[in-house]
Amino acid sequence: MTTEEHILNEARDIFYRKGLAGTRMQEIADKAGINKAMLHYYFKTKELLFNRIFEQAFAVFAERVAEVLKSDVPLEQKIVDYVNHTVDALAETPGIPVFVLNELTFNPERITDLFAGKNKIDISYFKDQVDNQTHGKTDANNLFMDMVALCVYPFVIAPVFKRMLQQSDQQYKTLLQERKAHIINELLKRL
Amino acid sequence: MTTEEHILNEARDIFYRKGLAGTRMQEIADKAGINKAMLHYYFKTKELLFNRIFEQAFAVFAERVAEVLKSDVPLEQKIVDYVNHTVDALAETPGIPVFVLNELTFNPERITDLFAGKNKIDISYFKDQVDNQTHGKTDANNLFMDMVALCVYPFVIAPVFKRMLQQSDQQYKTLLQERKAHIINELLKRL
DNA sequence: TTATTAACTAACCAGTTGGTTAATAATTAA
DNA sequence: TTAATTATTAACCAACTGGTTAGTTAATAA
Repeated sequence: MTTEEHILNEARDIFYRKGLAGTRMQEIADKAGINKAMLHYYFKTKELLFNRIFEQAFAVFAERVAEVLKSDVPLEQKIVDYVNHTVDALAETPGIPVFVLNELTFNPERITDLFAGKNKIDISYFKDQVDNQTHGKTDANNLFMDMVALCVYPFVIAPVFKRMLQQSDQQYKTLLQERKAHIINELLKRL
Repeated sequence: MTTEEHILNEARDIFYRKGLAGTRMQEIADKAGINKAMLHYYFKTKELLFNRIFEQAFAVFAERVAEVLKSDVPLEQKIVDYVNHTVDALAETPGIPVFVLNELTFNPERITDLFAGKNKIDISYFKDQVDNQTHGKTDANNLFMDMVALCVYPFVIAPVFKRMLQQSDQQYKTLLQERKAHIINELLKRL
């Protein structure tokens, strides 16, 4: 692993937990076991280092969503794939959603860039697919929003749900895995 | 309006948009049109001022949820009330969810305090109610999580959904209002 | 009126923070 | 081998930040 990758890994961990403003360059340097000057040597500024981390994190979401909206598989399969892939991905790095949401809130101008050019994502193809298949019975916007909400929110609010549902870390993890089938079941009912 | 309330209002606006670490005491003072020393005169430290704002914000969620879990009305009515009240409350102050999620992520120890003593929230009564009424057909944990997720997440991710669904601010607002009926409809189907 | 308390301000301060610099070590190319 | 480039460090710095202080004005109580 190169020094650059090593820095990125430590920086990611800290940025995920403390955000841009709450993170200290010195802390990243310490965790990475290097001199603070090295951070600037490799990444110029704090913001540029943060951008690298953020873009990686955002891609996790964007890729899944883009796939659902564009790919040519049957609707049922799309939903099954989205739920399974998204929940599995978030189970690996549960800190991602809040990190991304946070940055988009603190720095809303970023959204314009994220959805520019080739990353332009729109729902129209998915919408047509839903309309054709359900003959207008199911609203595509709500189906899409529900699908994402049901998958992502339990990760976002994990500490609170864990408490309210009185689940240990391990129990909650299991619960989220079993939830995949529940979400798929509920969504497919509507088609 | 007292100076204290005035400070709280300006501080809330800035904390919601920038978080604890990203907010400067000087900026709050400027927006409130007072001297920075006044902030410390009224609230002692930045953290104490932040706590006041946070506790207010968290109460918005906690109250709705506590009501659902404890109150003695029929299940159907509970769900209708929760969805309507929650969406209406968030429509007024859409910045709240990310603000709260953020702080809970950056400062997880806080959760212990929030659910201590009289604020202790547990789902067991709600669970019994669901079990009795559906004879085990519907899982109470998932019903509860779905209910919250479907209401709150569209506010949390608003800027992204707005882009992907190609909705103006006004259109998205309307969409969220109309969504209330959709959410209620989907949830009641399961009972 | 006057003494006391509350509200408010300008100037200041010590600690922190992102970032720089000048010098050195390690690697690579000639 | 040697010249040149890359990687790394210790020390430093200017700007910023939360918080304080000493003093002033406004309101309240005696």
